[in-house]
Amino acid sequence: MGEEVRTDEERVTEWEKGLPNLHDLTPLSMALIPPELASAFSISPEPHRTLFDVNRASRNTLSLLRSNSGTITNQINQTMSCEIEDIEEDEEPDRDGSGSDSRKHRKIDSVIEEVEAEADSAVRTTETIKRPRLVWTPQLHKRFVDVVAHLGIKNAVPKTIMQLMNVEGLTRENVASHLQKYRLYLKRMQGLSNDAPSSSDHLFASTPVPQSLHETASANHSNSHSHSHSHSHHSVTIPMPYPPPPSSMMSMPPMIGMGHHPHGHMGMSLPPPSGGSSSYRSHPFNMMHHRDWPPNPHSHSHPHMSSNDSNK
DNA sequence: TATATAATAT
DNA sequence: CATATTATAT
Repeated sequence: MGEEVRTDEERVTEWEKGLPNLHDLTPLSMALIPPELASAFSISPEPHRTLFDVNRASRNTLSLLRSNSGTITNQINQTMSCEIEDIEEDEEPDRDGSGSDSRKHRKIDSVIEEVEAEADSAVRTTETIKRPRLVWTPQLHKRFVDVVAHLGIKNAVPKTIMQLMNVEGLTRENVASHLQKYRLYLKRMQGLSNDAPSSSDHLFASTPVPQSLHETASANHSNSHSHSHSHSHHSVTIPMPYPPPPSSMMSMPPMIGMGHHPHGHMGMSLPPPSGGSSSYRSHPFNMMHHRDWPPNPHSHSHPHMSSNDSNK
């Protein structure tokens, strides 16, 4: 029957419409717990969030910028707008907001300068940034396995896998490393005929291994009927199990996960074990700890982006 | 401290 | 690209 096939572009547009406006957003400086409520429950009042915190936020924002090569200036303006908005809302809570406009502007100017400065440094190095350790979440691994399965062992090489996975920010090195581990895992599994849940392999154990990988796999799974047409050009026209997502942050696309520890452990809450050395946290099953790391520029730019091209 | 896993070197 | 080694996180 006549079904409306909504394109990604339409969906993105619709999604954008639902986005809250700047004025609708809760200012960064606003305390999550009202003062009255806090005092009623004897909760220590949050430290004043002022310029300093805002500046930190700016730095975080810059993290996004550093992975985006090109029109940085535009992004800067957006960033500045946001930060300024927050600042104005912030406006020294203690002081009655009478007068002192000049000072406020001075602060804003300061922030702007800092943002610009760091942005400049970011644009300078662009790709030479050291990214945090990649965390292979079960979903990411799932995608990996899926792609490898579709390629077959023979064609499953890091570069191709990376391309087909189509995960932003994922590098060939990442895939290569993981592939190495995965192959070793498969080898172990086959060698021991029966499953031997070793203490390791938590991730792999959680993801079923397609039989396609067990022995000799030929070419790809003839996704769309192999043509007899001589394909002199090496342009693969189809094997893309994972189409480029419209960049919906809440959607399923397994975004890349990075471990984030700004600072080491402060405080010594040593786990230990009296007698046991197994202080492993629960399985690395993924909770919704999605940080906004993947260089996912605002979907503002028309979704005519190829897919993943900036890095590598 | 040991173990697991990702990064890097060969 | 595959494998070995090193680095880092839990």
